[in-house]
Amino acid sequence: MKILIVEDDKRIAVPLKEELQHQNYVVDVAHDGLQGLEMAKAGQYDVVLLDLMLPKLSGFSVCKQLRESGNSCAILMLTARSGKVDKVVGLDCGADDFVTKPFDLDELSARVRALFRRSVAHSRSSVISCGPLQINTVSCLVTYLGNVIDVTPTEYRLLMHFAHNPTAIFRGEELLHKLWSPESVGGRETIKTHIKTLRKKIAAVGVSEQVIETVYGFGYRLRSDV
Amino acid sequence: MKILIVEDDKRIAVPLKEELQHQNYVVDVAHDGLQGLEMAKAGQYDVVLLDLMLPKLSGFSVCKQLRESGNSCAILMLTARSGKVDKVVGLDCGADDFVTKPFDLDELSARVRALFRRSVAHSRSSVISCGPLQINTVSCLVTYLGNVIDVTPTEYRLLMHFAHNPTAIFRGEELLHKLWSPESVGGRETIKTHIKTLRKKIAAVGVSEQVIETVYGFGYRLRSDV
DNA sequence: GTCGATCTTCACCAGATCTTCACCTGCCCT
DNA sequence: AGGGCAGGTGAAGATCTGGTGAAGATCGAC
Repeated sequence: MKILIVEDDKRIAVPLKEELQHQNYVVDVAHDGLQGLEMAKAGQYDVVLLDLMLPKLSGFSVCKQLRESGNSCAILMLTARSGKVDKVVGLDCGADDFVTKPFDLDELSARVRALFRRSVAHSRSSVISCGPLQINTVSCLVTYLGNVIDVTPTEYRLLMHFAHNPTAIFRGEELLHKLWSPESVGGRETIKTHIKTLRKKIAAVGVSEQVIETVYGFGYRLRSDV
Repeated sequence: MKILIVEDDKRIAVPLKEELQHQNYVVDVAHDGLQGLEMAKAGQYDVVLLDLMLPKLSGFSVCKQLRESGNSCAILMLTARSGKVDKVVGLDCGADDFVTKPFDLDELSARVRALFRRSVAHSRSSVISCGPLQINTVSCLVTYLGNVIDVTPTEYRLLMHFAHNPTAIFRGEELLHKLWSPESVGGRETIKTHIKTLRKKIAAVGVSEQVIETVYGFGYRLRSDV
Protein backbone atom coordinates (compact mmCIF):
# COMPACT_ATOMS: atom_id res chain seq x y z
CA MET A 1 0.00 0.00 0.00
CA LYS A 2 3.06 2.26 -0.04
CA ILE A 3 4.05 3.97 -3.26
CA LEU A 4 7.07 6.11 -4.02
CA ILE A 5 6.95 8.61 -6.87
CA VAL A 6 10.36 9.66 -8.20
CA GLU A 7 9.67 12.62 -10.46
CA ASP A 8 11.17 16.09 -10.67
CA ASP A 9 8.37 17.73 -12.63
CA LYS A 10 5.85 18.84 -10.03
CA ARG A 11 3.13 19.33 -12.65
CA ILE A 12 3.18 15.55 -12.96
CA ALA A 13 4.12 14.52 -9.42
CA VAL A 14 1.47 16.50 -7.57
CA PRO A 15 -1.70 15.36 -9.39
CA LEU A 16 -0.35 11.82 -9.49
CA LYS A 17 0.25 11.86 -5.74
CA GLU A 18 -3.21 13.23 -5.06
CA GLU A 19 -4.92 10.67 -7.27
CA LEU A 20 -3.11 7.77 -5.62
CA GLN A 21 -3.67 9.11 -2.11
CA HIS A 22 -7.33 9.39 -2.99
CA GLN A 23 -7.19 5.64 -3.63
CA ASN A 24 -5.89 5.07 -0.11
CA TYR A 25 -2.27 4.47 -0.94
CA VAL A 26 0.46 5.94 1.22
CA VAL A 27 2.40 8.10 -1.23
CA ASP A 28 5.82 9.71 -0.86
CA VAL A 29 7.57 11.80 -3.48
CA ALA A 30 11.28 12.13 -4.26
CA HIS A 31 12.43 14.93 -6.53
CA ASP A 32 15.70 13.56 -7.89
CA GLY A 33 17.31 10.21 -8.57
CA LEU A 34 19.59 10.18 -5.56
CA GLN A 35 16.85 11.00 -3.09
CA GLY A 36 14.61 8.46 -4.81
CA LEU A 37 17.18 5.71 -4.45
CA GLU A 38 17.72 6.44 -0.76
CA MET A 39 14.02 6.55 0.00
CA ALA A 40 13.27 3.40 -2.00
CA LYS A 41 15.97 1.49 -0.15
CA ALA A 42 14.78 2.61 3.25
CA GLY A 43 11.05 2.95 2.89
CA GLN A 44 9.67 -0.56 2.23
CA TYR A 45 7.59 0.51 -0.77
CA ASP A 46 5.41 -1.89 -2.72
CA VAL A 47 5.55 0.07 -5.95
CA VAL A 48 7.98 2.71 -7.21
CA LEU A 49 6.90 5.02 -10.04
CA LEU A 50 10.17 6.04 -11.62
CA ASP A 51 10.72 8.81 -14.12
CA LEU A 52 13.61 8.20 -16.51
CA MET A 53 14.91 11.74 -16.91
CA LEU A 54 15.93 12.77 -13.42
CA PRO A 55 18.43 15.18 -11.89
CA LYS A 56 21.53 13.69 -10.23
CA LEU A 57 20.85 10.04 -11.13
CA SER A 58 18.92 8.63 -14.09
CA GLY A 59 15.94 6.36 -13.66
CA PHE A 60 17.93 3.51 -15.21
CA SER A 61 20.63 3.84 -12.56
CA VAL A 62 18.11 4.02 -9.75
CA CYS A 63 16.41 0.88 -11.02
CA LYS A 64 19.63 -1.03 -11.47
CA GLN A 65 21.07 -0.10 -8.10
CA LEU A 66 17.81 -0.89 -6.38
CA ARG A 67 17.80 -4.38 -7.85
CA GLU A 68 21.46 -4.90 -7.06
CA SER A 69 20.76 -4.08 -3.44
CA GLY A 70 18.28 -6.96 -3.37
CA ASN A 71 15.13 -4.85 -3.36
CA SER A 72 12.22 -6.61 -5.04
CA CYS A 73 9.54 -3.93 -5.02
CA ALA A 74 7.58 -3.42 -8.23
CA ILE A 75 9.01 -0.70 -10.47
CA LEU A 76 6.92 1.14 -13.05
CA MET A 77 8.89 3.42 -15.34
CA LEU A 78 7.57 6.66 -16.78
CA THR A 79 9.12 8.46 -19.70
CA ALA A 80 8.40 11.16 -22.24
CA ARG A 81 10.49 9.43 -24.86
CA SER A 82 8.64 6.57 -26.47
CA GLY A 83 11.61 4.98 -28.17
CA LYS A 84 11.61 1.22 -28.19
CA VAL A 85 15.18 1.05 -26.97
CA ASP A 86 14.26 2.84 -23.74
CA LYS A 87 11.49 0.37 -23.05
CA VAL A 88 13.61 -2.70 -23.65
CA VAL A 89 16.53 -1.37 -21.65
CA GLY A 90 14.21 -0.26 -18.86
CA LEU A 91 12.42 -3.58 -18.59
CA ASP A 92 15.66 -5.51 -18.77
CA CYS A 93 17.35 -3.52 -16.05
CA GLY A 94 14.65 -4.66 -13.65
CA ALA A 95 11.50 -2.61 -14.23
CA ASP A 96 8.17 -4.44 -14.18
CA ASP A 97 6.16 -2.11 -16.35
CA PHE A 98 6.67 0.85 -18.61
CA VAL A 99 4.34 3.75 -19.45
CA THR A 100 4.99 6.64 -21.82
CA LYS A 101 3.91 10.19 -21.12
CA PRO A 102 1.42 11.62 -21.54
CA PHE A 103 -0.29 8.80 -19.69
CA ASP A 104 -3.87 8.45 -18.61
CA LEU A 105 -4.37 8.52 -14.84
CA ASP A 106 -6.93 5.72 -14.91
CA GLU A 107 -4.66 3.50 -16.95
CA LEU A 108 -1.77 4.20 -14.64
CA SER A 109 -3.71 3.36 -11.52
CA ALA A 110 -5.00 0.19 -13.20
CA ARG A 111 -1.39 -0.77 -13.87
CA VAL A 112 -0.51 0.01 -10.28
CA ARG A 113 -3.34 -2.25 -9.12
CA ALA A 114 -2.04 -4.98 -11.44
CA LEU A 115 1.43 -4.66 -9.93
CA PHE A 116 -0.03 -4.99 -6.43
CA ARG A 117 -1.96 -8.06 -7.50
CA ARG A 118 1.10 -9.60 -9.05
CA SER A 119 3.08 -9.11 -5.87
CA VAL A 120 0.49 -11.19 -4.07
CA ALA A 121 -0.14 -14.21 -6.22
CA HIS A 122 -3.41 -15.26 -4.65
CA SER A 123 -5.61 -12.23 -5.25
CA ARG A 124 -6.24 -11.59 -8.90
CA SER A 125 -9.60 -9.93 -8.88
CA SER A 126 -10.64 -6.60 -7.47
CA VAL A 127 -11.96 -8.43 -4.41
CA ILE A 128 -9.42 -9.71 -1.93
CA SER A 129 -10.68 -12.49 0.29
CA CYS A 130 -9.11 -13.84 3.43
CA GLY A 131 -11.54 -16.33 4.87
CA PRO A 132 -14.75 -14.52 5.78
CA LEU A 133 -13.13 -11.13 5.24
CA GLN A 134 -13.63 -9.51 1.85
CA ILE A 135 -12.13 -6.28 0.60
CA ASN A 136 -13.33 -4.72 -2.61
CA THR A 137 -10.37 -2.72 -3.81
CA VAL A 138 -12.43 -0.72 -6.29
CA SER A 139 -15.22 0.44 -3.99
CA CYS A 140 -13.00 0.19 -0.87
CA LEU A 141 -15.79 -1.74 0.81
CA VAL A 142 -14.90 -4.15 3.60
CA THR A 143 -17.24 -6.94 4.61
CA TYR A 144 -16.98 -9.69 7.20
CA LEU A 145 -19.35 -12.63 6.74
CA GLY A 146 -21.36 -10.35 4.48
CA ASN A 147 -21.67 -7.55 7.01
CA VAL A 148 -20.27 -4.21 5.96
CA ILE A 149 -17.58 -2.87 8.24
CA ASP A 150 -17.15 0.88 8.15
CA VAL A 151 -13.40 1.46 8.28
CA THR A 152 -11.25 4.56 8.14
CA PRO A 153 -8.44 4.86 5.56
CA THR A 154 -5.79 3.78 8.05
CA GLU A 155 -7.79 0.76 9.14
CA TYR A 156 -8.37 -0.09 5.48
CA ARG A 157 -4.66 -0.08 4.78
CA LEU A 158 -4.03 -2.26 7.81
CA LEU A 159 -6.63 -4.81 6.70
CA MET A 160 -5.31 -4.78 3.13
CA HIS A 161 -1.84 -5.51 4.36
CA PHE A 162 -3.04 -8.40 6.50
CA ALA A 163 -5.27 -9.78 3.76
CA HIS A 164 -2.41 -9.67 1.26
CA ASN A 165 -0.29 -11.85 3.53
CA PRO A 166 -2.55 -14.40 5.17
CA THR A 167 -1.04 -16.31 8.10
CA ALA A 168 1.92 -13.93 8.16
CA ILE A 169 2.80 -12.28 11.44
CA PHE A 170 3.69 -8.59 11.50
CA ARG A 171 5.40 -6.81 14.32
CA GLY A 172 4.00 -3.45 15.28
CA GLU A 173 7.10 -1.62 14.16
CA GLU A 174 7.09 -3.48 10.87
CA LEU A 175 3.56 -2.31 10.16
CA LEU A 176 4.56 1.25 10.98
CA HIS A 177 7.40 1.15 8.50
CA LYS A 178 5.37 -0.52 5.78
CA LEU A 179 2.15 1.47 6.03
CA TRP A 180 3.23 4.90 7.18
CA SER A 181 5.40 7.38 5.34
CA PRO A 182 8.79 8.00 6.95
CA GLU A 183 8.03 11.50 8.16
CA SER A 184 4.78 10.58 9.88
CA VAL A 185 5.75 7.39 11.69
CA GLY A 186 4.34 7.38 15.18
CA GLY A 187 4.88 5.29 18.26
CA ARG A 188 3.83 1.75 19.08
CA GLU A 189 0.67 3.08 20.72
CA THR A 190 -0.59 4.09 17.30
CA ILE A 191 -0.70 0.51 16.10
CA LYS A 192 -2.18 -0.72 19.36
CA THR A 193 -5.00 1.79 19.11
CA HIS A 194 -5.84 1.07 15.47
CA ILE A 195 -5.89 -2.65 16.13
CA LYS A 196 -8.16 -2.01 19.07
CA THR A 197 -10.70 0.00 17.10
CA LEU A 198 -10.61 -2.47 14.21
CA ARG A 199 -11.35 -5.31 16.61
CA LYS A 200 -14.16 -3.33 18.13
CA LYS A 201 -15.70 -2.65 14.72
CA ILE A 202 -15.48 -6.29 13.68
CA ALA A 203 -16.90 -7.42 17.00
CA ALA A 204 -19.81 -4.98 16.57
CA VAL A 205 -20.82 -6.98 13.49
CA GLY A 206 -21.42 -10.00 15.66
CA VAL A 207 -18.17 -11.88 15.41
CA SER A 208 -17.10 -13.26 18.74
CA GLU A 209 -13.76 -14.74 17.67
CA GLN A 210 -10.68 -12.60 17.68
CA VAL A 211 -10.15 -12.01 13.96
CA ILE A 212 -6.90 -10.11 14.39
CA GLU A 213 -5.00 -12.27 16.80
CA THR A 214 -1.90 -11.28 18.67
CA VAL A 215 0.96 -13.68 18.99
CA TYR A 216 2.68 -12.47 22.10
CA GLY A 217 6.18 -11.26 21.41
CA PHE A 218 5.84 -11.73 17.64
CA GLY A 219 3.06 -9.43 16.49
CA TYR A 220 -0.37 -9.53 14.88
CA ARG A 221 -1.91 -11.90 12.38
CA LEU A 222 -5.20 -12.12 10.52
CA ARG A 223 -7.04 -15.39 11.11
CA SER A 224 -8.31 -16.86 7.85
CA ASP A 225 -10.21 -19.68 9.49
CA VAL A 226 -13.10 -18.93 11.86
CA MET B 1 9.59 -21.32 -19.65
CA LYS B 2 6.22 -22.31 -21.22
CA ILE B 3 4.24 -19.69 -23.11
CA LEU B 4 0.78 -19.91 -24.65
CA ILE B 5 -0.23 -17.56 -27.45
CA VAL B 6 -3.98 -17.14 -27.94
CA GLU B 7 -4.36 -15.33 -31.23
CA ASP B 8 -6.48 -16.01 -34.31
CA ASP B 9 -4.54 -13.84 -36.75
CA LYS B 10 -1.73 -16.01 -38.07
CA ARG B 11 0.17 -13.03 -39.43
CA ILE B 12 0.72 -12.10 -35.81
CA ALA B 13 0.84 -15.50 -34.14
CA VAL B 14 3.44 -17.08 -36.39
CA PRO B 15 6.25 -14.50 -36.18
CA LEU B 16 5.57 -14.09 -32.47
CA LYS B 17 5.88 -17.82 -31.90
CA GLU B 18 9.09 -17.97 -33.89
CA GLU B 19 10.62 -15.06 -32.05
CA LEU B 20 9.82 -16.53 -28.63
CA GLN B 21 10.98 -20.00 -29.64
CA HIS B 22 14.18 -18.39 -30.80
CA GLN B 23 14.59 -17.16 -27.24
CA ASN B 24 14.32 -20.72 -25.96
CA TYR B 25 10.77 -20.62 -24.65
CA VAL B 26 8.41 -23.52 -25.23
CA VAL B 27 5.55 -21.98 -27.20
CA ASP B 28 2.06 -23.27 -27.99
CA VAL B 29 -0.61 -21.46 -29.99
CA ALA B 30 -4.39 -21.50 -29.63
CA HIS B 31 -6.54 -20.01 -32.38
CA ASP B 32 -9.72 -19.11 -30.54
CA GLY B 33 -10.86 -18.23 -27.05
CA LEU B 34 -12.36 -21.56 -26.15
CA GLN B 35 -9.33 -23.52 -27.25
CA GLY B 36 -7.11 -21.00 -25.46
CA LEU B 37 -8.98 -21.38 -22.20
CA GLU B 38 -8.82 -25.17 -22.33
CA MET B 39 -5.11 -25.19 -23.11
CA ALA B 40 -4.30 -22.58 -20.47
CA LYS B 41 -6.14 -24.56 -17.81
CA ALA B 42 -4.44 -27.81 -18.74
CA GLY B 43 -0.99 -26.78 -19.86
CA GLN B 44 0.74 -25.23 -16.83
CA TYR B 45 1.95 -22.18 -18.70
CA ASP B 46 4.08 -19.51 -17.06
CA VAL B 47 2.86 -16.73 -19.35
CA VAL B 48 -0.23 -16.44 -21.56
CA LEU B 49 -0.26 -13.87 -24.41
CA LEU B 50 -3.94 -13.18 -24.89
CA ASP B 51 -5.54 -11.35 -27.81
CA LEU B 52 -8.74 -9.51 -26.89
CA MET B 53 -10.71 -9.98 -30.14
CA LEU B 54 -11.07 -13.71 -30.48
CA PRO B 55 -13.57 -16.08 -32.07
CA LYS B 56 -15.91 -18.02 -29.76
CA LEU B 57 -14.78 -16.39 -26.47
CA SER B 58 -13.36 -12.91 -25.89
CA GLY B 59 -10.00 -12.34 -24.26
CA PHE B 60 -11.74 -10.75 -21.27
CA SER B 61 -13.79 -13.88 -20.69
CA VAL B 62 -10.77 -16.15 -21.05
CA CYS B 63 -8.86 -14.04 -18.52
CA LYS B 64 -11.70 -13.91 -16.05
CA GLN B 65 -12.50 -17.61 -16.21
CA LEU B 66 -8.84 -18.48 -15.92
CA ARG B 67 -8.55 -16.46 -12.72
CA GLU B 68 -11.78 -17.83 -11.34
CA SER B 69 -10.47 -21.33 -11.83
CA GLY B 70 -7.57 -20.40 -9.55
CA ASN B 71 -4.92 -20.20 -12.25
CA SER B 72 -2.19 -17.73 -11.36
CA CYS B 73 -0.04 -17.67 -14.49
CA ALA B 74 0.99 -14.28 -15.82
CA ILE B 75 -1.36 -12.88 -18.48
CA LEU B 76 -0.27 -10.31 -21.05
CA MET B 77 -3.09 -8.89 -23.13
CA LEU B 78 -2.77 -7.80 -26.76
CA THR B 79 -5.24 -5.63 -28.59
CA ALA B 80 -5.62 -3.54 -31.69
CA ARG B 81 -7.93 -1.11 -29.95
CA SER B 82 -6.01 1.34 -27.84
CA GLY B 83 -8.97 2.69 -25.89
CA LYS B 84 -8.25 3.44 -22.27
CA VAL B 85 -11.38 1.59 -21.14
CA ASP B 86 -10.08 -1.68 -22.59
CA LYS B 87 -6.82 -1.32 -20.74
CA VAL B 88 -8.44 -0.57 -17.40
CA VAL B 89 -11.00 -3.35 -17.74
CA GLY B 90 -8.34 -5.78 -18.92
CA LEU B 91 -5.96 -5.06 -16.10
CA ASP B 92 -8.72 -5.17 -13.51
CA CYS B 93 -10.09 -8.49 -14.68
CA GLY B 94 -6.76 -10.08 -13.83
CA ALA B 95 -4.26 -9.33 -16.60
CA ASP B 96 -0.73 -8.45 -15.55
CA ASP B 97 0.27 -6.36 -18.52
CA PHE B 98 -1.28 -4.82 -21.58
CA VAL B 99 0.22 -4.07 -25.00
CA THR B 100 -1.47 -2.42 -27.98
CA LYS B 101 -0.90 -3.51 -31.56
CA PRO B 102 1.10 -2.88 -33.50
CA PHE B 103 3.67 -3.83 -30.90
CA ASP B 104 7.38 -4.11 -31.21
CA LEU B 105 8.70 -7.64 -30.89
CA ASP B 106 11.64 -6.57 -28.76
CA GLU B 107 9.42 -4.65 -26.38
CA LEU B 108 7.05 -7.58 -26.10
CA SER B 109 9.77 -10.04 -25.27
CA ALA B 110 11.21 -7.61 -22.74
CA ARG B 111 7.80 -7.52 -21.07
CA VAL B 112 7.65 -11.30 -21.12
CA ARG B 113 11.05 -11.44 -19.45
CA ALA B 114 9.81 -9.01 -16.79
CA LEU B 115 6.82 -11.25 -16.10
CA PHE B 116 9.08 -14.28 -15.72
CA ARG B 117 11.35 -12.42 -13.33
CA ARG B 118 8.40 -11.47 -11.21
CA SER B 119 6.96 -14.98 -10.95
CA VAL B 120 10.34 -16.40 -9.99
CA ALA B 121 10.95 -13.75 -7.37
CA HIS B 122 7.79 -14.76 -5.52
CA SER B 123 8.21 -18.50 -5.39
CA ARG B 124 10.79 -18.39 -2.66
CA SER B 125 10.09 -20.73 0.22
CA SER B 126 9.85 -19.43 3.71
CA VAL B 127 10.24 -22.68 5.61
CA ILE B 128 13.52 -23.66 7.19
CA SER B 129 13.86 -27.37 7.83
CA CYS B 130 16.34 -29.23 9.96
CA GLY B 131 15.33 -32.87 10.01
CA PRO B 132 11.93 -33.17 11.67
CA LEU B 133 12.10 -29.56 12.84
CA GLN B 134 10.39 -26.98 10.63
CA ILE B 135 10.34 -23.23 11.11
CA ASN B 136 8.00 -21.09 9.05
CA THR B 137 9.63 -17.68 9.01
CA VAL B 138 6.48 -15.95 7.76
CA SER B 139 4.01 -17.23 10.33
CA CYS B 140 6.73 -17.78 12.95
CA LEU B 141 5.31 -21.27 13.45
CA VAL B 142 7.60 -24.00 14.74
CA THR B 143 6.69 -27.65 14.26
CA TYR B 144 8.43 -30.84 15.26
CA LEU B 145 7.26 -33.96 13.41
CA GLY B 146 4.17 -31.96 12.49
CA ASN B 147 3.35 -30.96 16.07
CA VAL B 148 3.16 -27.25 16.73
CA ILE B 149 5.54 -26.05 19.39
CA ASP B 150 4.55 -22.80 21.06
CA VAL B 151 7.77 -20.86 21.49
CA THR B 152 8.63 -17.45 22.86
CA PRO B 153 10.69 -14.94 20.82
CA THR B 154 13.96 -15.86 22.54
CA GLU B 155 13.37 -19.57 22.03
CA TYR B 156 12.49 -18.86 18.41
CA ARG B 157 15.79 -17.06 17.87
CA LEU B 158 17.65 -19.94 19.47
CA LEU B 159 15.97 -22.52 17.25
CA MET B 160 16.54 -20.39 14.15
CA HIS B 161 20.22 -20.19 14.96
CA PHE B 162 20.48 -23.95 15.41
CA ALA B 163 18.44 -24.67 12.29
CA HIS B 164 20.63 -22.36 10.19
CA ASN B 165 23.74 -24.28 11.26
CA PRO B 166 22.78 -27.93 11.45
CA THR B 167 25.23 -30.25 13.22
CA ALA B 168 27.22 -27.27 14.53
CA ILE B 169 28.03 -27.08 18.22
CA PHE B 170 27.58 -23.78 20.01
CA ARG B 171 29.06 -22.86 23.34
CA GLY B 172 26.72 -21.07 25.73
CA GLU B 173 28.70 -17.85 25.67
CA GLU B 174 28.81 -17.94 21.87
CA LEU B 175 25.03 -18.07 21.70
CA LEU B 176 24.80 -15.16 24.12
CA HIS B 177 27.02 -13.01 21.97
CA LYS B 178 25.32 -13.95 18.72
CA LEU B 179 21.69 -13.75 19.77
CA TRP B 180 21.65 -11.04 22.39
CA SER B 181 22.35 -7.37 21.95
CA PRO B 182 25.66 -6.33 23.49
CA GLU B 183 24.10 -4.22 26.22
CA SER B 184 21.67 -6.89 27.37
CA VAL B 185 23.91 -9.93 27.52
CA GLY B 186 23.11 -11.91 30.62
CA GLY B 187 24.83 -14.69 32.47
CA ARG B 188 25.32 -18.30 31.47
CA GLU B 189 22.25 -19.24 33.50
CA THR B 190 20.14 -17.46 30.91
CA ILE B 191 21.07 -19.92 28.19
CA LYS B 192 20.69 -22.88 30.50
CA THR B 193 17.19 -21.83 31.38
CA HIS B 194 16.07 -21.24 27.80
CA ILE B 195 17.47 -24.58 26.67
CA LYS B 196 15.62 -26.19 29.56
CA THR B 197 12.25 -24.73 28.65
CA LEU B 198 12.76 -25.51 24.97
CA ARG B 199 13.50 -29.14 25.81
CA LYS B 200 10.44 -29.27 28.03
CA LYS B 201 8.22 -27.88 25.28
CA ILE B 202 9.54 -30.34 22.69
CA ALA B 203 9.15 -33.22 25.13
CA ALA B 204 5.55 -32.14 25.82
CA VAL B 205 4.79 -32.83 22.17
CA GLY B 206 5.70 -36.47 22.64
CA VAL B 207 9.32 -36.57 21.54
CA SER B 208 11.37 -38.72 23.86
CA GLU B 209 14.77 -38.17 22.27
CA GLN B 210 16.90 -35.25 23.36
CA VAL B 211 16.54 -32.96 20.34
CA ILE B 212 18.91 -30.34 21.70
CA GLU B 213 21.79 -32.42 22.88
CA THR B 214 24.60 -31.22 25.09
CA VAL B 215 28.15 -32.17 24.24
CA TYR B 216 29.86 -32.01 27.56
CA GLY B 217 32.53 -29.33 27.60
CA PHE B 218 31.70 -28.07 24.10
CA GLY B 219 28.14 -26.79 24.08
CA TYR B 220 24.78 -27.52 22.51
CA ARG B 221 23.79 -29.00 19.17
CA LEU B 222 20.52 -29.61 17.33
CA ARG B 223 20.11 -33.22 16.27
CA SER B 224 18.86 -33.46 12.68
CA ASP B 225 18.48 -37.24 12.69
CA VAL B 226 16.05 -39.01 15.00
C1' DG C 1 -14.11 30.39 12.25
C1' DT C 2 -16.63 25.89 14.39
C1' DC C 3 -17.62 21.16 14.20
C1' DG C 4 -16.86 16.30 13.76
C1' DA C 5 -14.09 12.49 12.26
C1' DT C 6 -9.82 10.63 12.49
C1' DC C 7 -5.26 9.99 14.11
C1' DT C 8 -1.85 10.07 17.74
C1' DT C 9 -0.23 10.19 22.43
C1' DC C 10 -0.43 9.40 27.38
C1' DA C 11 -0.79 6.99 31.83
C1' DC C 12 -1.79 2.82 33.92
C1' DC C 13 -2.81 -2.21 34.29
C1' DA C 14 -2.34 -7.29 33.76
C1' DG C 15 0.02 -10.93 32.27
C1' DA C 16 3.80 -13.20 29.60
C1' DT C 17 8.50 -13.51 29.33
C1' DC C 18 13.33 -12.99 30.70
C1' DT C 19 16.91 -13.09 33.98
C1' DT C 20 18.96 -14.24 38.20
C1' DC C 21 19.70 -16.83 42.37
C1' DA C 22 20.61 -20.82 45.17
C1' DC C 23 21.10 -25.41 44.98
C1' DC C 24 21.40 -30.02 42.82
C1' DT C 25 23.21 -33.62 39.48
C1' DG C 26 26.45 -35.89 36.90
C1' DC C 27 30.84 -36.00 34.05
C1' DC C 28 35.88 -35.86 33.91
C1' DC C 29 40.38 -36.15 35.90
C1' DT C 30 43.89 -37.35 39.33
C1' DA D 1 36.89 -42.39 45.50
C1' DG D 2 36.62 -37.57 45.72
C1' DG D 3 37.31 -32.75 44.16
C1' DG D 4 36.32 -29.52 40.68
C1' DC D 5 33.41 -27.92 37.40
C1' DA D 6 30.00 -27.98 33.45
C1' DG D 7 25.40 -28.41 33.18
C1' DG D 8 20.23 -28.95 35.10
C1' DT D 9 16.32 -27.34 38.00
C1' DG D 10 12.77 -24.69 40.35
C1' DA D 11 11.25 -20.44 42.04
C1' DA D 12 11.31 -15.37 42.68
C1' DG D 13 11.92 -10.85 41.08
C1' DA D 14 12.67 -7.68 37.19
C1' DT D 15 11.43 -6.40 32.71
C1' DC D 16 8.86 -6.13 28.60
C1' DT D 17 4.63 -6.43 25.73
C1' DG D 18 0.13 -5.67 24.72
C1' DG D 19 -4.70 -3.86 26.25
C1' DT D 20 -7.56 0.06 27.68
C1' DG D 21 -9.82 4.49 28.26
C1' DA D 22 -9.35 9.15 27.79
C1' DA D 23 -7.23 13.31 26.33
C1' DG D 24 -4.80 16.08 22.99
C1' DA D 25 -3.60 16.99 17.93
C1' DT D 26 -4.69 17.17 13.16
C1' DC D 27 -7.41 17.56 9.15
C1' DG D 28 -11.21 18.55 6.13
C1' DA D 29 -16.10 20.06 5.51
C1' DC D 30 -19.32 23.46 6.10
